[in-house]
Amino acid sequence: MKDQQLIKKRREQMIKGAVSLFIEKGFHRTTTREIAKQSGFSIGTLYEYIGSKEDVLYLVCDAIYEEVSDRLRQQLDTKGSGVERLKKAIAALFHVIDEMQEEVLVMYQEAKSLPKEALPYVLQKEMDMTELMERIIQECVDGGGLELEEQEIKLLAHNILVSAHMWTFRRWAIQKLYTLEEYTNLQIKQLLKGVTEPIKEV
Amino acid sequence: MKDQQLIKKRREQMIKGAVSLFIEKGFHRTTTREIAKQSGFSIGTLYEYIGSKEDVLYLVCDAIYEEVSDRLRQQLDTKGSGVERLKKAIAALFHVIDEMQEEVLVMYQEAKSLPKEALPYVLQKEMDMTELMERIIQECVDGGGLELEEQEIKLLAHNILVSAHMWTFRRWAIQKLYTLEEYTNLQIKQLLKGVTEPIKEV
Amino acid sequence: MKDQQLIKKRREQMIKGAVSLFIEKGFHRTTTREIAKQSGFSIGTLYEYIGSKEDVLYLVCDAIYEEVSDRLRQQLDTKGSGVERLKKAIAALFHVIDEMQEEVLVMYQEAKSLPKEALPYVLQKEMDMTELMERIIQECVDGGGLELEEQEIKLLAHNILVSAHMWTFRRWAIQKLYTLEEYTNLQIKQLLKGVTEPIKEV
Amino acid sequence: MKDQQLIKKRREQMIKGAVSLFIEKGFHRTTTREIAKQSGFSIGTLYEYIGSKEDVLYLVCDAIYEEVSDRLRQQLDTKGSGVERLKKAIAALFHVIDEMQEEVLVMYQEAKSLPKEALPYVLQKEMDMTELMERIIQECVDGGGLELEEQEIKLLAHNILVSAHMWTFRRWAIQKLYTLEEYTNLQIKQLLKGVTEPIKEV
DNA sequence: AATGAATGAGCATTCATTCAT
DNA sequence: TATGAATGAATGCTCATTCAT
Repeated sequence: MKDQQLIKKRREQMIKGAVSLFIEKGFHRTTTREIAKQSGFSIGTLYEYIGSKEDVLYLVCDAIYEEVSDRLRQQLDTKGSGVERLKKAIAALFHVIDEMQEEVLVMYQEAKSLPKEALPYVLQKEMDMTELMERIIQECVDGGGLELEEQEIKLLAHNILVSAHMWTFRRWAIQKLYTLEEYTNLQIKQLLKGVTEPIKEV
Repeated sequence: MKDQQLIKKRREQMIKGAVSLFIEKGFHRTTTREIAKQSGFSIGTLYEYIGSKEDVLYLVCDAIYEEVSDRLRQQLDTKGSGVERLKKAIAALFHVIDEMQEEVLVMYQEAKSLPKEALPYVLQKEMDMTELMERIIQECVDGGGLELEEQEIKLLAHNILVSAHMWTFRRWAIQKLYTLEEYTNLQIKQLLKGVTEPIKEV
Repeated sequence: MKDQQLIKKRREQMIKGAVSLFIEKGFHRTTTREIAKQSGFSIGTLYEYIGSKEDVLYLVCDAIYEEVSDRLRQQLDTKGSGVERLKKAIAALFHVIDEMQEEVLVMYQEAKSLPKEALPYVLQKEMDMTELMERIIQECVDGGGLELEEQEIKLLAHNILVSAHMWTFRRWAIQKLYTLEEYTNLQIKQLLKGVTEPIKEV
Repeated sequence: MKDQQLIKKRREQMIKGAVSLFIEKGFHRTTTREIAKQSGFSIGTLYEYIGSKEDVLYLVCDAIYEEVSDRLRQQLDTKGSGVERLKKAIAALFHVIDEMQEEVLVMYQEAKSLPKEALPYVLQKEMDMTELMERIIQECVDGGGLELEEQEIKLLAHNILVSAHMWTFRRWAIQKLYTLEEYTNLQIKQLLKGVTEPIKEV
């Protein structure tokens, strides 16, 4: 069909333009015309690459997840092991989410407007990240560094993810109380209570 | 007097109608006509009691907070004390949030559309609830049941609130893994690690 | 619901405005804004009284049929009888169609754009008129004025209707050849061949 | 030469593609993109061979007339003579129109959308066919097989054409009542009343 | 000669808000 | 106080047409 390279390029332009607008004014208050303009092409061209406005939201959510995942994987210390590795993973996650605060917020607030068929895909990405964390926890348990039951492992994974997200969606309160480093140390302490001391380097 | 009562009555009708619609289709996809109809009066009358559609959202958010607070206070065991009281408070909070899942979700998802001036009011309500929890924790600390620094107390309060909310906004994953009772026990164990055993009665 | 009187009035305005536009430029080239303007109200008001642009077409077709029927019935000589009555009916039909040329043309050309569900209704109106003519023919046959089989009666009715319509849809040729009176006499002679002489008064 | 052949080939592709689409969804609801695709080339190429979408309609109408004419001429028995020949001509016309029902309908319904300059050309084709029939009638009159005045000859020609067309545009009623053969015999009887008996072979 | 990406005017439809009754 | 008809700006989306390659 169409030149795959061009499609990719246009979608990247579109996502970039749309993210900035969604951050600024939300999905519903952003018009397709604005998205087109911000992306650097006409409304007609926009619709050559999407079927409906909601598709833009899906592309945006997908791209944000992809970037969070990429950055996280990049930071993930594969060499470390045990609880120390888990702590570093948590810190890395917090770090990435901090860097992408605005984008993460957009997803939290607009995911509900996703086309019905698209929501499961996006939730699956969230599950993937949760499971990534779960595996790291599992290794700690297997290695004897943590003592947790199956149920508790899953919950801990969810709690870690949510701890990261709340740094953004409760930032009106939390970011006034702590620096990211303080927050990271405190949450690690709380999450892994009784297991270790705060890590120094983040 | 008469007027004030009428205003109150109309607003109650409006909130009741709007909540059900917002739960069903979200704020943006609900029209003022629908709100009026669901409330049992005309669009003209609706605008006698609000200035703009966003005002309805504010009234709704406010009402939801009020109800969560009321129900929570009702359940809060004022007689208990120490860590046991804290656990009961957490369980009560989880219970109330569970009962009002849909409403809490609406707030999470639509608060961003609140009129600029109204957001601080709503955030203040959230702070009030967090501080309510904070005070209970503080009492535990004062009573020696918990050993936490100032910073940690505040964070724990936030974590408790978020743990309650995530029961709704991550329900697509969490409610498949646990019953409310299991979830409550596991979270209490996690939040108050090293301090206590699971409570029996929820 | 809404004031029935007002609905009727608005629809009449709308039909009047739309007919003139459809005659001038056809259904597809007429915009809803133009219809609203020509009707004397705003686009918003237009949509208070219809669900979609196609609904206007249905209302228009329905109204045209109604007027053709009304006028025809008015002219139909109920006193006459036999073949003489049939001739007068044909002449009356031709007369009415001549008066409403433009409207009839609109229907011929735009009926295909009717909403799927509406077409049968409109076709039924055409059948009603055909059957009206059929009954008059049947009376001639019953009275011995005409000798036709069942099959031929129905066909004659259709032929009469089509002869009337072709005065409009072939007017580029036919109205250059004949006056309406000439055309009427010739067609009556052709349709009822071997039965009678041309009528004088039309 | 080469060019002319290519142009011809492309136009044939285009007409073939467009006719099928116009039959399916009408002129206005068919897009130029669809025409290009169905024709087997790109939208850019389409516009190498036409100046506007309306031109496609003209080419289509022209081609349909050409085919109807061709087929009719092919079937026209040049050997016969007098009224018998006329009857065969009518039957042949009905037969051809029956074979090309969909195409004829397209012309009836879309001719009004023809570019202003093109309409006379198409109407001339219709006149040509009418005159073809007129000449055959004239021969009958000259040969003494029919007794008609000048005015009546022309009208009969028009009536014959319209009788053929109504087989398509009133098919929702007529094709439920008669087979093509029945219809042909009945119409011939009606059109040439008092002159002959129904023909046997169609 | 062929392509198809780009364009943007144009369209049907919606909906928050007003105001005469 | 209550009503609901009227408004029109705004929006998502389409599609005939162009033109650089």
